[in-house]
Amino acid sequence: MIVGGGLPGEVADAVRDVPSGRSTPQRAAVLRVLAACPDFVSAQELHARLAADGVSIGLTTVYRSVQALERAGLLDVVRDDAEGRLYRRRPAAGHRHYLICRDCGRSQSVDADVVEEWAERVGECTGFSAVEHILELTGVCARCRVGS
Amino acid sequence: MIVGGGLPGEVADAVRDVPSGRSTPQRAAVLRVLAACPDFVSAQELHARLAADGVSIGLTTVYRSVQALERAGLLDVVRDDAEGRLYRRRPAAGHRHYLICRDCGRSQSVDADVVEEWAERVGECTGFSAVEHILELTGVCARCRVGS
DNA sequence: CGCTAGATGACAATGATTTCCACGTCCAGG
DNA sequence: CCTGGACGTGGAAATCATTGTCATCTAGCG
Ligand SMILES: [Mn+2]
Ligand SMILES: [Mn+2]
Ligand SMILES: [Zn+2]
Ligand SMILES: [Zn+2]
Repeated sequence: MIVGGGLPGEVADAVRDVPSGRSTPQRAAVLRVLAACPDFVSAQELHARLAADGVSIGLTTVYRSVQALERAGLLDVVRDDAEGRLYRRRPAAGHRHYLICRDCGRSQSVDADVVEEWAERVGECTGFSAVEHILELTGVCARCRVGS
Repeated sequence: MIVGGGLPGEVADAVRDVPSGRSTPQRAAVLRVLAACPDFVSAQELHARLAADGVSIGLTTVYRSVQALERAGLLDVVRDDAEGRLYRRRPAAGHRHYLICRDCGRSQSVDADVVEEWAERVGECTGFSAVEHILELTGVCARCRVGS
């Protein structure tokens, strides 16, 4: 099965970063489609988009790919109440937080330094170690507010 | 089926707060067991504990009860990575955040005023309305660290 | 005491994710 | 060149929390 032409350099780099990973056309395709998605997508949506792109790939493999990419820290994950996990290519370095529209799914990243510092302090004060955090903001974006 | 003796006053009060709710033995039992649980529990665990208490109640009803209680704001909810939602009776008033041990599940509430203010500010600055947030902290508690 | 909207619970259905497993693909020796 | 085995793939089946269905019950009111 043909999976796609040359990779846009940056994507090829990312493929290489996946740990214990052999480079396969499928993984490259997942990463390529992911790179073209501005917003969070579910594994299933990803699968559909890949199919629409003419890429034949098993849903199982899509799941495995996003799992690997998540472990590798290349994806941000967010959990929707209705569906399961939603994935998005991590824009820059490090970990970020997003404000997501509950209506249309549009997302924008927010500056959460305040929270990062606070979380670190909490770790120190409580006797807990290896403190991690999940922070999700949801709301209704300006565009969806008028449309309602 | 016998559901239990007299309700510990406070629980009876809470039952009354459930919106559009009729007072049934099952709901009272759910709330009573929930009040006796120091940590977060899943709907299924709740069902098991009820059974252990000699309360015969359908799993479906347990789910409906926690849903109603969540809507009524009487429960705090967090989402476990593996299982689904975990519930706990909301200790005092308003919304809180917790630091949960990834090993043993023990939880303690944290003071997140800083984050609350920050979240409000984000809402104002981004043009989003009705901004809500989910914030969960996880770590390894002191007790589990030595035990590992 | 009846009536009825609301509540219950056994069972089936849903749906995302995972597990199985038989089959490809790649590469390091021989 | 072969060949073995480790890794990757993907269809199908399994898992599992949660929700829907629907016949039956009951709390609460007049
Ligand atoms: Mn953060
Ligand atoms: Mn908060
Ligand atoms: Zn929107
Ligand atoms: Zn612990």
